[in-house]
Amino acid sequence: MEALAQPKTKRQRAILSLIAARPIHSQDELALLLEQQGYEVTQATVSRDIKELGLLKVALKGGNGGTFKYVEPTVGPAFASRLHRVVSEVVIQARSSLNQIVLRTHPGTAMMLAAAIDNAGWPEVLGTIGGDDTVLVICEKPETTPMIKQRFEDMRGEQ
Amino acid sequence: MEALAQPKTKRQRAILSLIAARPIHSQDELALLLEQQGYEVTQATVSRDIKELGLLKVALKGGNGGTFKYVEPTVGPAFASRLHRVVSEVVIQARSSLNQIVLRTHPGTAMMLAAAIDNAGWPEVLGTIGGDDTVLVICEKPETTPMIKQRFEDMRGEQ
DNA sequence: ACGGTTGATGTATAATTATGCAGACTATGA
DNA sequence: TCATAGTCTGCATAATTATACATCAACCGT
Repeated sequence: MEALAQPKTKRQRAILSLIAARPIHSQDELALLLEQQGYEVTQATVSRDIKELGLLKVALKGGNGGTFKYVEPTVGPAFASRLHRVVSEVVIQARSSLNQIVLRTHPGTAMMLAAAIDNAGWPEVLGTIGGDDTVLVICEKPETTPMIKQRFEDMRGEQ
Repeated sequence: MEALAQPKTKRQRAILSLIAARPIHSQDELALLLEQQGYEVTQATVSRDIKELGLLKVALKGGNGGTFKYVEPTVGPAFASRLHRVVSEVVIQARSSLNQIVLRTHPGTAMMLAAAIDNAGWPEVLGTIGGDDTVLVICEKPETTPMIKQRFEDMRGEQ
């Protein structure tokens, strides 16, 4: 029952392209655009596709034009892990050396951050030590440490 | 044209608490919950509030239960929303007596929470004192204190 | 090949959300 | 005070989305 499910998959990929390219204001509109690309489907199918893709319906502020559009989950707000939220909330700076990363945080929040990192269970992280405003993260290997550090920085940035 | 727009603003704040506290599957459901908090409004008004708040409708994967819920956009960390995130992250328990609310938190996070509350600038709150795992919130009047406590509890929700 | 099962989809319609319009209220200026 | 303008809201309803049901095709084990 899972062989060349191509049609559905390709169509859903097309949907992702379409919503990324411009604001789509309704499922009918989407169905019409899909038709122009050779996918003949009804609004009902589009509704199911959207549900499966986990797309988000974003309310648009500016009253004119449509009132909402669909976006991909990764672009939209995050439903980030607890670690993600904590990092974006408390981390001020991240630096690394060899297999160690030092995270500077707002005063009093380091222990919470350390706990959140432990909890995330990243395999590349051997352990953490949290003080008051500093967390030391011990990584498995020096080679991958910059990547882990980058991961923390990514979590801060996007906010 | 902009004087004591309190009612609408307060209601929208209540909406943010509600959607953070649990999955809301329809605007009618939201209107009902608001009614229980003393805000008597129709689905039409809720629809407008949601649009103004820029809330997102998120499709839920697991077919059972509802098929979507509303969430707050995480972009642009407004103060209220920062407080909201912090509360949901660190608060364990809220109790009140007279004009005081005692919030128990995870160890080491109380100061951050106290700062976040101060920052939110709620007019009903005179000030806060943060220790290690406890924050004392001094409210303006005993009468409104349970309401403020409720607000914290709403923010905790489940995540 | 055949009955049973699963997945995908259309149709029709239920469920939900958005909005045009009107009324109530507030603030402002003459 | 009165007229005017702006905001907020409910009502009724249009617009949109979700889903129950039926159908069809592919697949599986016998």
